[in-house]
Amino acid sequence: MTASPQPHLPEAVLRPVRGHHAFEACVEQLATAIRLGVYPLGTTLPSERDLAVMLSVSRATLREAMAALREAGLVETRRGRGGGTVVTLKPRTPSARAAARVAPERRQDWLDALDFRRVVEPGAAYLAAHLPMTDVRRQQLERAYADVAAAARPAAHRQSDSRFHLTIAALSESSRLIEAVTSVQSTLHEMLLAIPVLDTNIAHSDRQHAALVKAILTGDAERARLVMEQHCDDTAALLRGLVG
Amino acid sequence: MTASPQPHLPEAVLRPVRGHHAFEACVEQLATAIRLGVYPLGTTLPSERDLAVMLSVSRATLREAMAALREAGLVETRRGRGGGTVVTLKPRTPSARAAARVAPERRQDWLDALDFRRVVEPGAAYLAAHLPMTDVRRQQLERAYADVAAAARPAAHRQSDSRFHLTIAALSESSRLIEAVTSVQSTLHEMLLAIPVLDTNIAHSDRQHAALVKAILTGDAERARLVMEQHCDDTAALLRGLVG
DNA sequence: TAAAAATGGTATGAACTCAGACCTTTGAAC
DNA sequence: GTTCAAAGGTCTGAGTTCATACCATTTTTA
Repeated sequence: MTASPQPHLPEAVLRPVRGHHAFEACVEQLATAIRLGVYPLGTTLPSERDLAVMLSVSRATLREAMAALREAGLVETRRGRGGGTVVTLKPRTPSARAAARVAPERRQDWLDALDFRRVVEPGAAYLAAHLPMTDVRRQQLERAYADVAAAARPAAHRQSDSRFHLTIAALSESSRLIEAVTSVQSTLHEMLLAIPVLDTNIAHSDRQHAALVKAILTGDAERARLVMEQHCDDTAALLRGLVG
Repeated sequence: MTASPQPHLPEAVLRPVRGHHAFEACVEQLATAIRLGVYPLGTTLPSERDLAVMLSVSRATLREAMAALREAGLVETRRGRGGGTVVTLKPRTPSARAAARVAPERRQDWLDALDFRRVVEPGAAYLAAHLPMTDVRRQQLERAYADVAAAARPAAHRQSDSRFHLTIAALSESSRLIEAVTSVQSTLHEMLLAIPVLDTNIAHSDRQHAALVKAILTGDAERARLVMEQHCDDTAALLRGLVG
């Protein structure tokens, strides 16, 4: 008779060592970065050699990924010095579509992302507010806030909103938190593209952003977290209605 | 002139698509699960075929990982029906060792883990307390708490403490939170093995565990989070002294 | 006691990934 | 205008990983 472990832990703890092939993972990461507006329309990606290093992948593999992005119409490539790969994807306008028929497992992942977000984004805001505010950091935050506040059209607003949240994560200076927020924003982006934008919601969101920036700039960590929690809750309420 | 993105985001967002080879990742995950006590001494791991499926890896690759674990003395394998792979690793006793000469990048990762932990573990406790408490869930929690409270020797205490925290994460029922807590506990485990155990600390920790269990069982989510935050802060203070 | 079943052990060929070298194109520097 | 540098494009051989089938050992079951 061999002993058995507590039965609930193993299944919870062991998980796929990596979802898919390296080149698919590259496509996903780059496509996400482009869609979230980390590389907005018209910007040039780093060179293939640099990207390969950043993603810890061989250039051959990275090039397969680039070919896929080109194929999908997200980027265009020009050769020669000064050439490179330029983003051609226009930010999409959120609209009610397709939200009805998502696979149940996908639906589950969406709900999980909302829960996770409510933990990590307020945590990032807290940490960001906690760290000493340098000029560079202040400028990054104010620039990101200005972008989202100034965004005229819904599509542009969606991207600058992502950038705003990613910027706060970056200000936390925690590698793991940045990764967590990036992952969550990616999923969130999918969801938000599937619901119509209401001006009311955007105005409400912008007020919360303003409060968030103020709390972070004044170093009020508790308040930053609270505001971000409320912000996440409000968005989540909207989205939970969508996915049922 | 091609446009440039906001300069701070790309480096923060793009990251290695996968750290190392599949078989190394398997070794890491399994070794972590064993060291953290997910599979305690004497328990049998799932069959190679099952593990391969769980980790989304071919059996050939999984077997390489098993060979490495065998090599390292963590497990032993017997053939035939009723055979399998049994954990032979005895829990190690924490002791002051080697903590002095960790690479600076590793040190950075350790500090990052402490920050991240203070975000995700309280979040997991909050969610766990928020969900309706069924009999099964209550039993899992009480069993995990009893284990850690009853642990006589420091080595056993270390493992059951990990299991306790992982159990709370599992009770949150958020896949992403479980993954985050697992990762954090793995790093934390390394750190805790490098400091001497003080009975005072253990007693203090046990009191916090008790308060945590009570808060979760009574559905007091805010309190659960607060207690867990304090718990993380206390451990972090101990450890920051060590690496700082 | 014989057969079946569950386990680890072995083998093979295809596909993916890698590191590195080299080629081609194009704009910038001189 | 020539040269150089920086970018994408191509090639190759070695190492990993994969899916799949089959073998060997041991316990359980009929």
